[in-house]
Amino acid sequence: MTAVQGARARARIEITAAIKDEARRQLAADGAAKLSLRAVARELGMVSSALYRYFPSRDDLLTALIIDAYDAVGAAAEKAHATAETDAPRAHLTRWTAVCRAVRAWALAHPHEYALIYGSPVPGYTAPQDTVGPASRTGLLLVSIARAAYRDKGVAPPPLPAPLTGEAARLAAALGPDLPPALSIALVSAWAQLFGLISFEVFGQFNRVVEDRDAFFDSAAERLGREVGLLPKP
Amino acid sequence: MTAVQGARARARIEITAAIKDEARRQLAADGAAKLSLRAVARELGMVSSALYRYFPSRDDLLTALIIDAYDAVGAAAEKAHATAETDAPRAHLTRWTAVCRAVRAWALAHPHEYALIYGSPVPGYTAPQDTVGPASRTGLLLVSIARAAYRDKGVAPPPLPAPLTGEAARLAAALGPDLPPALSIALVSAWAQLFGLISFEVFGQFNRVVEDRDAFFDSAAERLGREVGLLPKP
DNA sequence: GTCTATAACGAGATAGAC
DNA sequence: GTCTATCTCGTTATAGAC
Repeated sequence: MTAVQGARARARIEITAAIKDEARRQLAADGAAKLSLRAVARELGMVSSALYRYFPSRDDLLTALIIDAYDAVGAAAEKAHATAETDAPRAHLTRWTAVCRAVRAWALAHPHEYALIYGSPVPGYTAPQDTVGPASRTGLLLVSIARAAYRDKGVAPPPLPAPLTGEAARLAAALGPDLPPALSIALVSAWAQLFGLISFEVFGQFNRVVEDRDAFFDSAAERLGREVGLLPKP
Repeated sequence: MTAVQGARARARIEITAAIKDEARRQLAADGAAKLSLRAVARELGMVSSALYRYFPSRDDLLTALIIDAYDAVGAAAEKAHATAETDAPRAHLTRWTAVCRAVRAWALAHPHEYALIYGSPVPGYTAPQDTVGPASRTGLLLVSIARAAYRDKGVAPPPLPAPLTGEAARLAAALGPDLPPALSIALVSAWAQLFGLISFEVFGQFNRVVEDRDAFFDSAAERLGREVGLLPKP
């Protein structure tokens, strides 16, 4: 009996995955705006109404894709972090740039999925609560790098403008106990700016402007890393 | 006869404007995804197919709105630049932050139009040639501020990483003859990062993260301005 | 109970005839 | 400019199959 239920559950999982895979393919082909339940069903040899057993609506399917996309960038970033070289005094900066590059590489390889999570909110846009966990994965990884660097060799955090003292304290408390307030502000700022660089490239704003984009990005990412104090001041 | 043609042309211009106005209203209300030709036509008391005399397709209407949006940010930025206080020695930095604030204010006031131009490319994403002029307006304004600052008091441009020398020379030539190569790179980088900050705020990535967003942005914008050398090194 | 198929409703984009 | 026709879409109700 449990075997039967297990089989059913397995089938359900497989079909759910197949739907998401096909949806992802259409996403890559035509973008989120043109993602159509009917087309997905057609390609899978089902009838459109059957999909509603798996996703209550088109927006729910999109939400699932959003969560998967956040997890995919997060996984790419974490893998880069884990396999980065760790030799001597630039170790933290090396890890930082490795993560930045991984995020950018993923974004360029999956532009439509990237647009789904870091572009304009697509549907009627009510980001469900389920997305906040996966969404913060990459950001928290960047935080952990900075925290490790700070623990290792108390680098001097950047100066903190007076109006931000309260905000900095709140942020630092939320991001981790052993994080200097000024650093927390710098981190969030670097985080947003990093994705600004990637978004401009993925969304075509650099067309006819920046040509050697690898070098441009690497240099910018490293500068961001320096700004959050990943290198000891000489 | 020319009078008749003139009248026709005038009517055409007026109706085109009316269509765009109504489309903009719907855009502001519901976002680009829900912009519907039929609803626009209904509101204007026409029949939907009549719109095709003015815009060959829904995407063409969107393209027109995109161009208008670029022009609107550009105008807001230029106005802020023109009316910013110019009292010594922080004049250039003051102008820079004024422009940044104006762009952010416009974005927060018109989130859906902002999403149209700085979010995910909506249709099949082939940015028509018509958009590149208006699109560069804001960027060129930032360039002009940096150029003025550099002319005034040859500030030291930031260090230029070796792999970027070629790119920097090309960029500087494109952006203006009297611009140090290293500065051109810093400018493009600051430009992308500025919009990264704004996009994260407009698209909700700062929800439950940054609270005092005015102070956060002002401080970040000023730091960006410093990075492109708008203050003489003390 | 859980899935799938049929059929239908309402809304939309677009093309062509008038 | 309008009217009409065609096609696609999201979604739901309903009825039958495992």
